[in-house]
Amino acid sequence: MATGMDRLTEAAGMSSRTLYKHAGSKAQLMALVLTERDRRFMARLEVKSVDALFAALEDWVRVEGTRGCLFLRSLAETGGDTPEIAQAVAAHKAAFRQRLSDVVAADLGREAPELAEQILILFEGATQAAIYRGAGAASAARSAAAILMSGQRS
Amino acid sequence: MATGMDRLTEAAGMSSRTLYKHAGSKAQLMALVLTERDRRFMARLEVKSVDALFAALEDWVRVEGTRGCLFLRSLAETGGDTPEIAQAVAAHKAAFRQRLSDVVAADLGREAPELAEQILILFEGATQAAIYRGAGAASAARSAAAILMSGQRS
DNA sequence: GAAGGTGTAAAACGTTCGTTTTACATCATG
DNA sequence: CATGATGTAAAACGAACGTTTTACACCTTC
Repeated sequence: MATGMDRLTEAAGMSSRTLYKHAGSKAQLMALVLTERDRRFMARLEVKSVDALFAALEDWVRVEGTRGCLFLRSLAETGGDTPEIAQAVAAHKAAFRQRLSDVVAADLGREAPELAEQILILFEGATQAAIYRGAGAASAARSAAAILMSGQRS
Repeated sequence: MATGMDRLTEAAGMSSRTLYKHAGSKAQLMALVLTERDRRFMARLEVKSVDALFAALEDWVRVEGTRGCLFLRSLAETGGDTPEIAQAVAAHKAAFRQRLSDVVAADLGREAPELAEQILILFEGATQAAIYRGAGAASAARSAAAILMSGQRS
């Protein structure tokens, strides 16, 4: 995989033996990282408006940078063949999609599944485009989302 | 990397020695594949309207499936450390962005850089979201793009 | 102070990978 | 027929990886 165990043990400040005692295997460790990331990421998306959603994304990208969605990158790297990881990714994406639906519904005052799907696409697109377009991608997505939302308000 | 040379030589129908004589190294082979992909992909985007752009994407996803943008996946897999690949990706993304700008301008009758950036984000987002949402992501992006375009027309 | 749990450092293992080399076959052309 | 270019099949190499093992040190607790 992209990062070797030697770098992980060094970063964790412990010997490989101890790391394996705690994590079991590299795949399980990776799954642990993903669930922790899910926790941190979803915590940032506890907002009440679509605009705040993209503000949070812009913030995330500015503070932490981005190399694309960690979950989909992990899935790609393992080819979907590692059950723990595939499951962590599926769970995250389901929760993520639900969260976006909820925020859209709260913002709009009613369910709007198609609009929620478009917001999801803008969010994924901003995350991905930020790799080579920088944080401006998030603010562009934010503007686009505002237009889509206002079109459904009236 | 994700795919070993043994599978590549088998798929190419030649011995590893011949493959290396032609491609030089795996990274160079990968760069060759990327430029060929760029050619095929860009050929599909030779359209005159934003709507046709997303129709082409939808077609692509339906026919070929998607595991996300091959260029960004290659970049991620090599960590950006392989010059041939980093360069092929940068060239593709620049051309891609230019193409989207051109199509938006042709469709609208004037330059609209911010709108083009939003269209790019929708395109990237649909490509990425299609991994777990399927081809419907492309049609959702298509609708969103239509709304953004119509807002700038008149 | 012996025992046992918990840690470290580092060597070793078995695999896989990208790449090179060896040995051999094919075949057009002088 | 000899030659040289071009190909194949397969072994071999050296490095990197995930994982396990060995050998040893440090504490706590009886």
